[in-house]
Amino acid sequence: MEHLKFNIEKLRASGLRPTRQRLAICKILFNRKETFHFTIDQLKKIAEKNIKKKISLATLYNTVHAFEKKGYLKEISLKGNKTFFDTNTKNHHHFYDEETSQLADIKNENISISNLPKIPNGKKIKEIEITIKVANNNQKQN
Amino acid sequence: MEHLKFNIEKLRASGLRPTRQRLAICKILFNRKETFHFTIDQLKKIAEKNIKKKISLATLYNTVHAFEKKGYLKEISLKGNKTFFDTNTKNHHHFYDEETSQLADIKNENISISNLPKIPNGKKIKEIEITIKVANNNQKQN
DNA sequence: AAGTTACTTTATAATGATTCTAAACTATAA
DNA sequence: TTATAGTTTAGAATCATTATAAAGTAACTT
Ligand SMILES: [Mn+2]
Ligand SMILES: [Mn+2]
Ligand SMILES: [Zn+2]
Ligand SMILES: [Zn+2]
Repeated sequence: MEHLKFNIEKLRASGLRPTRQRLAICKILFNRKETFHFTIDQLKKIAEKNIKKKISLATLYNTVHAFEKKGYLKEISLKGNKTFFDTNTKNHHHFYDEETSQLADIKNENISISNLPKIPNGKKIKEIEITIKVANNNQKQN
Repeated sequence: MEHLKFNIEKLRASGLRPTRQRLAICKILFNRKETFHFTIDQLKKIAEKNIKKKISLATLYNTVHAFEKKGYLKEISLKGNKTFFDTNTKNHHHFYDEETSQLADIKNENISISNLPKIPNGKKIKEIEITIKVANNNQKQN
């Protein structure tokens, strides 16, 4: 478990105590090769499957928000009732399949916007988000 | 009130009875020059100010969703607890000021994306949404 | 016009996600 | 080891939204 030490350090470095719960959540969220997009509900299901001792729902919320505040997670803008989080905290863009509620990062670093409009007076750009909504190709065309 | 006849016809044409409540909501939403972006809560406050007889919260939800289904309103993707609606139902893009929760349409029709990534296999694009998050220029830089 | 019916509105209850609370627990420093 | 601040937890509270079902109304039929 080389990951374990890393996660403990990561937590310590940000002033968060490396508790059993937080380490278990770190393992779910950060010990993977691909970006992970999730809702609290999905995280809860994964935690239930993979962790012997139950983590309370309040702790899942607390921890995810603590990680968000420390910059390890990012909240994603999507319509719908549930909040999505993203382990990729860089400014990036998404494919979103509304049928399956699956998010995927757009890998292409070259994607950009042409003919960017002028920003309203007195305002400055904080972030630009592009969401490409996709559907199955073999769908009835409506 | 030339608008009134128009709204009555609009409702009739879509199989919705032109009730007092619906006409009052139409007036708030559609009888303006600019695109209108709103939450149910904001609509409720406007209705309370402008309409003598109270419209129930349930009717606001019912009506907004009926209008959405008929294609007169569009739901907007934003993070946060509340759902935003938009009287501009065309595919278009937004400025979003998170400090004030204000949405504004990007007027520029020429805005476009360059180096569009390839779509995942078996999927097709349904819609592309660009959100430019803005903040006040004179803000502490964090 | 009166009767009929389907549609609509409404108050209120139910739901579901999220946040709050305050007591029990625990990591860490003294 | 003790003290302390940080953490976890169950459960309550909150807030947006949706469901329910009874009363009201628009529009059609006679
Ligand atoms: Mn948050
Ligand atoms: Mn809707
Ligand atoms: Zn992402
Ligand atoms: Zn708009």
